[in-house]
This record gives sequence, structure tokens and C-alpha cells, in this order.
Amino acid sequence: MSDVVRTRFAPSPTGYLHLGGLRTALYTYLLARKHGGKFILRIEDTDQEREVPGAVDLIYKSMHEAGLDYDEGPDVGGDYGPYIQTQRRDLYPKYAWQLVESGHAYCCFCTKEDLDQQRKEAEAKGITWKYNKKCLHEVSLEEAKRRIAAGESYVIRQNVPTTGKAGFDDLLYGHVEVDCDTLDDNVLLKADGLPTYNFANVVDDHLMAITHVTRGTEYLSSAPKYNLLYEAFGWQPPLYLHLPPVMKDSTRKLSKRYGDPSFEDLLAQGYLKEAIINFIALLGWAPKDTNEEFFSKDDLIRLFDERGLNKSPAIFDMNKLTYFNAHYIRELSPERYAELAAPWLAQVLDPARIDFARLCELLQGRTEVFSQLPDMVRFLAEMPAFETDLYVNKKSKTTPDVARQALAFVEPILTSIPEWTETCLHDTIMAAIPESGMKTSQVLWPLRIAITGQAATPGGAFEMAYLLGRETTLQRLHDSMAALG
RNA sequence: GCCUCCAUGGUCAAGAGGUCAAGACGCUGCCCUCUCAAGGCAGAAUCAUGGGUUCAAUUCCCAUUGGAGGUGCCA
Repeated sequence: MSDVVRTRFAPSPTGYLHLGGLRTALYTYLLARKHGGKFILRIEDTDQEREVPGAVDLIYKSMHEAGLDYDEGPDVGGDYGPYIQTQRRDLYPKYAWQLVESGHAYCCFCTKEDLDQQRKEAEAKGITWKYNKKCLHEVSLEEAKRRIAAGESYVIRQNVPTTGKAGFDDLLYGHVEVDCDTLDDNVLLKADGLPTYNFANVVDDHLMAITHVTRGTEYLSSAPKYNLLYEAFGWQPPLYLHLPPVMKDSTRKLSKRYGDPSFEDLLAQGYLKEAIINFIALLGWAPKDTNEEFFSKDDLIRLFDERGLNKSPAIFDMNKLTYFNAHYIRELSPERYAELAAPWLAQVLDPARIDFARLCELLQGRTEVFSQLPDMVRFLAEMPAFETDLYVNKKSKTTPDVARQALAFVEPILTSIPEWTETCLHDTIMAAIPESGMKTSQVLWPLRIAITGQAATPGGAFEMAYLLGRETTLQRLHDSMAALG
């Protein structure tokens, strides 16, 4: 075995890539890249019942979009393939039988129905059910082989010692140990000939020369059992790194069923992948010696250290993700911003009928998530209805009465403005305001309200007037003045 | 029930025996300002509880409580 670091992300194709999975993939990727090692994608599809059509392609797509490029995997090849477990199905029985021959496993002919019944009864009595090793004791290897040859259905179970302790060392959690008598004789090879996760992960991780096994903490309590398997084979166990889950709140995991967004959902809503990656990296992990929080993928590769991981579950905070997203949106080049914003803006207005570049310029610093854009600019295409109390501004002491005066004052100026540009609008009106005896804000607030109908707009009165154009601005102004009476 | 793991503000977190217990999001206020946003400044807000150990515990140990995971021919 070489000493190059090899890590693997091994999802099951059961649906979309959720954020917890994305984070596990990210850390696994960072671990490999940080050490100049290899990052591998393996598809764990041994449960045929749960497989969702198209899910494998979705995994490739999400990994690609997240920028988690893998060195080996089903769609990119590699020297340790195949990388899809069902394509490796012929491999597992051989190893399972090796364990049977060495006494570390045995054939079991008990029916699922029988065992389910036993389990139910045990559960009713409030005790933990464990398989009683009936077939280990009552069926000899010779008899087992004969029954199998006769076509009887069987599974192969791990023969866990009844005494002693089993444990393993985790990079994050340290040494974890359990009494063997609390461990069940898990099925290694199912009746359909496919391995269970319990077995496939051990065999594949070994065969693929994986050095660091990263996975969720749901495997923390069964990891000692996997180590028993490594021992039985005489294989060197990998380094383990179990990762706590990402939560929706303190008691619930993030889950599609509660409407929580997947990675794909966030992208579709207008979150940038850089923001998602950056944010998710910081969910349950913090770099040493820095208070900085904006990190590129390369920064993360350089900074990542499993010792900075937190052992408890982390709650996903949409607010903070949005804050990160706004930051990354502000950093976009104007061209890129316009490109990304265009489809959202086109939902409510005609880009050809407005100074689109200027609109984008005004919008970029105010966009938190692209999906908010339609609501932010709808007023440009269509004048919203509004109440006159919108003219009230406490700070500048603006009232509907003040507004009436202000509008009457700016109307002629606007009508005769020589040139409909922001500069000209600004300079002309600003120069005139002192004559009115009103404060700047007492003139400009009402004007902006009158032509936009909104308390908050992505720019001031001059920008809005410019974007709206002369005709629309004057039309709206007159309408609003009429409404004010 | 049993087994494993976890526990610093509302959230993400730094701190690893002696700290005024960092920082960020969010929140509040102020400044800037033709609105909003951005930016600047200020503020409120945390060591789950109880026992130990120690001259000294947020930090080490134990218990309790709370939470998570496991207890499948699911992963």
C-alpha cells in the first residue's frame, strides 16, 4: 500500500444531494487535496429497492457544479474500478466466504419473517434484539453448503465475538469502544447476493486503497464492527473521520421532507456555489488562527484541518448563507452579474426598454439572492398602487402636504429638463431646490415615491427617474399629483 | 429500554486550568445618506445543572439533564 492519501465520497443514489452530504463531500475532497492525494467517487447502490432513477446522474451533476472534481469515479474511470457497487457484485461473495471459512462469518437460513417476528416480540418486551446465532450453532459448514447447493436461500452473517470489546480510533472523536455483546451478527451478504453496506464499505475501501474514511456519525456506533472485519481479513484499517449532521433546528436533521433546500434547490433560487461552499465549510468547522470568513476553494484546501471540526451537530442558518451570498454577488464582475441577473429581471420587465447595464449596476450591491430580483424591480414595469401615507417621512418631516408642494415644485423643472440623464436630472434639480425653501429630502422623497410607488427602491429619485425615462416619469408624476389632490 | 456520541450568546464559532470569554450572522441604536442597501461606530446577548480535583475551573473527572445517532437482508 502506498502512502498517498486516498479519500472517497460514497453516496447512495437515493435522491438529490442534500447539504449534509455536500458538506461531507467537501471535507472529504479538502482532505485529499490538502495532502496532495486522490479523491474518489463511489456509488453505493446495493439497495436496489431504494434506488431512485436518475439519481446517479444528479450526483455527477452536483459534484461538478460544486467544483468537487474527483480523480476516480464511475464517469471518469480509474485504476480501482468499477466504482459502482452493483458492478462489483461478483467480488463480494469471495470475500464473504473467506470469512466463513475462517470462522468470522457463517451462513444463515433463518427467514426474514421469522426474525422480524422475534424482533417484534423483543421490542414489545423492551429489550434489544440480537440474532441468537442459531445457524452458527445448528448448521455445520458442510450442511450449509449442501443446502445452498440445493438452492436454499441464505445470507452470510458476521460472527461477532460474544465477549470482549471492539473499538476504533477516530480522527475527531478519538477512541470509541463498545462491548461485543451489544453488537449484533449483521448480515454481510444478502439473499440477493449483494453485500450490505456493512460489508461492501470494508471490502471496497480496502480494495480501493482508501486511507481516510469520512462519513456521517450515523456510522459511529457500527464502526467497531467494521474494524472487527478488517481484523478478520488481516487488513490495515483506514483512518476514520466521522462527521456530525447538519440540522434544520436543534432536534431535526435538514431534510427534503420538511421542505429544506438541497444544493440544487439553492442554486436554482439564485445562490452562488461559491457562497454555498464557503458557508457550508464553516458549518461545524473553523480554521485556526484567523477571523477571516470568506474563503475560496483554494483557501479552504490550504486551511482545512480536521482538528478544527466541531463534534456536535450544526444548525443550518439560512440568514447567514444569504449574507455570504450577498457578499459573493457584490464581488461578481458587472458583466457576470448582468448575465446571472438577466433571466430573473426578464420575468418582470423588458431588458430592451431600459438601460439594463445601469439597472444592474444599481442592483448588484443590493442583491442578496437572485430570486428576490423580480419583486425588487417590478415597479419599473408597472406602477404599484400606494397610499398617500407613503409620503410621510418622519426624519425629514415630510407629509402629504409637503409632498404636494414638492411635486408642484419639481413638476415644471422635470418637464423642461434639457437632457434626460442622471447627471442633468441631478444637477438641475439640486440647483433648484434651495429656491423651494424645502429640504433636499423633502423634495426628493416625495418625487421618488410619486414615480415608483415604493418606500424602498434600488437607487434614489434621480436614478429611478432616469431608468423610467422621461415619458413614464412624467406620466407617473402627473398621476400621483392628481391622486394627491 | 439498551449501546455510542455530544453540550460556549437565538445561530456559526475561538478559547484547552488563571481571559474584561475573540470574531461572524441576526437583533437594537447612532453616523453616512434623496429611500433601500453597502460601509463605519456603539450596544444587548453565552460557558446546561449539581458534585468533585485544584491555590484557581468554561477548560480535567463523575453524575444529572438535554440533544443526536445506532439498535434493518437501509445506507
